[in-house]
Amino acid sequence: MKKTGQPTINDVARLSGVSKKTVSRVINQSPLLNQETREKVQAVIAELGYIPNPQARALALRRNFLIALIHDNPNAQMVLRVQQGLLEVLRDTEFELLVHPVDRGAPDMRDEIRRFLERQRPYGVMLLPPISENDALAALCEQIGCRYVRMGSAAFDDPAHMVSSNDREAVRGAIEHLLAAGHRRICMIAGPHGFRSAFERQQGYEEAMEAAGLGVQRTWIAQGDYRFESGMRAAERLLDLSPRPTAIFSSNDEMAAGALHIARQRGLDVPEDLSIVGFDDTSIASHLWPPLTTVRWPIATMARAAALKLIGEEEDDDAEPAEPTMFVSTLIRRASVGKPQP
Amino acid sequence: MKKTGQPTINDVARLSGVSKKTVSRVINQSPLLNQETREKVQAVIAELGYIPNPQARALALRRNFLIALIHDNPNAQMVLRVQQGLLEVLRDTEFELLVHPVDRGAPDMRDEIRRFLERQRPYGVMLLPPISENDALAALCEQIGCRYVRMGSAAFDDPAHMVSSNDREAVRGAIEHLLAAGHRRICMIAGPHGFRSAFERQQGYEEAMEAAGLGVQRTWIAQGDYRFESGMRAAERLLDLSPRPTAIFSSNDEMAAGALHIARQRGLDVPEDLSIVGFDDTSIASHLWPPLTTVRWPIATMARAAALKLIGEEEDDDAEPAEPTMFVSTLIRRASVGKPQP
DNA sequence: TCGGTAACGGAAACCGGTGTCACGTACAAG
DNA sequence: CTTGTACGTGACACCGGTTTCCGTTACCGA
Repeated sequence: MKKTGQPTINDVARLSGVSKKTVSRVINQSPLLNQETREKVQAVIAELGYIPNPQARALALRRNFLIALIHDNPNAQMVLRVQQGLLEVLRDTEFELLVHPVDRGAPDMRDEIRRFLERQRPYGVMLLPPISENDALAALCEQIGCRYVRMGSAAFDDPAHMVSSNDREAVRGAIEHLLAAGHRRICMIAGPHGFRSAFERQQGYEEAMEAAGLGVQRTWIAQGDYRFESGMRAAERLLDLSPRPTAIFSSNDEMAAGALHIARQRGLDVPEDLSIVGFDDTSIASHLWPPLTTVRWPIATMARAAALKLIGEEEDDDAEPAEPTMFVSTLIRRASVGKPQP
Repeated sequence: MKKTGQPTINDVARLSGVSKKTVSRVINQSPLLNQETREKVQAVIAELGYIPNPQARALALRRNFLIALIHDNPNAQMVLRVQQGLLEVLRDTEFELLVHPVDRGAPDMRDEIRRFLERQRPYGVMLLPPISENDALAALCEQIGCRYVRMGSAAFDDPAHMVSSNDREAVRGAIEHLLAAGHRRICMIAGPHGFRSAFERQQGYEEAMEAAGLGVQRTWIAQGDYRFESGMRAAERLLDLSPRPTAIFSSNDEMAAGALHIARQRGLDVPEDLSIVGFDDTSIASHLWPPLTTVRWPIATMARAAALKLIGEEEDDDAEPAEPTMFVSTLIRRASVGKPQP
């Protein structure tokens, strides 16, 4: 009259004729264990389909096996790729993924996150851009005592807590690609003020233009907010310039799509009359007509690296100073770049 | 030398001069409690910033506060909208969201899910299409003893466990829209075999065509796999027909984008030479040129309803038979539909 | 023979909450 | 003045693991 629910550790102990202590040793991979005993216990575990209760374990161990993904990201593609990357690593472990989207803009966002962290006390926290740029949040994790990793477009922090892509360099590469095709009047649609990624990408553009001896014209840079509509408005401004630009680099694909939209509205052929380069390589890039030349950053790879950092060895704190984890982005050449008209 | 970590229920009890049981009563809103005592304890809780440990609670209550989202969905937009919809409801509760993407196709998918469920024993499980169509998974949830809700394109189950959209009717509406514009040679790009949504949408198309007295031509239906490329291939086949179709309805937006791609490649103007209607209203629909007329189903609303079902009153099992939760989709008219050329 | 160590058992405490039940106390009914 | 009873509360066991602190047995080398 007892065996209604799940098997417990006591059942395993009884059936395998050892103490629950020993079962616990098997589960936790204790090294001082007779091989025979281990196998015997494991056989019983398998037979019973015993699975240790994670809550009880968490309580006793005073730690849990939860990784929290905190983000406020408008880009669904990116969030999902991150989730998949994380879970690729977590799948083989006993960790689980807790997602917690937040609302940047909400005035109580920080308190909301604090409540979440204090309640769940996840073992690790993954912060996605753009809120990963918020130093206060990182400090919060530190203070609560969770490991955390920030994903970003540059290493703006102790590298131990970062996985980053080198956006600046990637943009330089993209601009150089345009330059090599013969473009000179290259404009940029920049991202919103206050975003590190926007800043880095703009820096990359400016560096490349300076390096080519073209200088930076303020009027050649129009600002958007990473959304499609803002890309349209920015493109309208840039295409009103005279002489018209022959190429536009956009800080992300959505805005590039907006620019493409406007170009088409004005009867401009892409890439015949105007070349466009985006950034992110979300699915929209390959689905547009023409398919968009863009910069792909290895999101899933970065997420995997982040997961490993989060669940990795109980850092001896002062062990290696943790090599900076910087990932390289690659230019994906599709059909939206051509030679400028003479 | 004790107060290093979080405050516990014992701390609260000691400081407010009551037993921990009474504190527990305050937390759980027990009705039989002196108002004074309640306030006194609450004051201490607030002062200490005490937060009950969810793992300990879960252990004692023999239930947790986790909702699991299990999905194998290629559509990032949709997954993220579901996540947001769920969390809109869960945010005000003590529930948290666990995501668990799986790999349909992996032979051990079911075992993988079973392990996950047995380990975590989430309070509720949300199944997204397409795996929500898998009856074995629903049975698994039932057997494990988790509440579950399946999201789908038709009520193919006990309505208590479903939130669904009426795809068939929605497609009929879309086809009728094309008919009203004067189209007769309306082809369809169908979804992959074995998907309930694909089936329902095709049924809707066929019903509308029959009702219009046009009948159903097998050659007018090309099958895809819901991906962009397959939409391209399907469109190629359909546009090779002679006479050429004047309109194409696609089972989802991705494939519609593929069709648009091919139309453009062949120099066909949309909607001048060819009208296209999609399904889903993912962001790609509004970003294409021309913006795509498509069917929007209220994903976030459905997710909210699902969340409410999952965490709702401890169903008295035989209470109301749970009204079927069916949501209506709406046709979003953009610029990809015009009148057929004479 | 002795000491040391590896492999495991047993009892009890603990992690941080919740359920059960019994114990006051106040107040109305008999 | 009892007795009943509803309310407010606390003591204690319990959820399912882990840890601590011995203790036992077997085996091995000196």
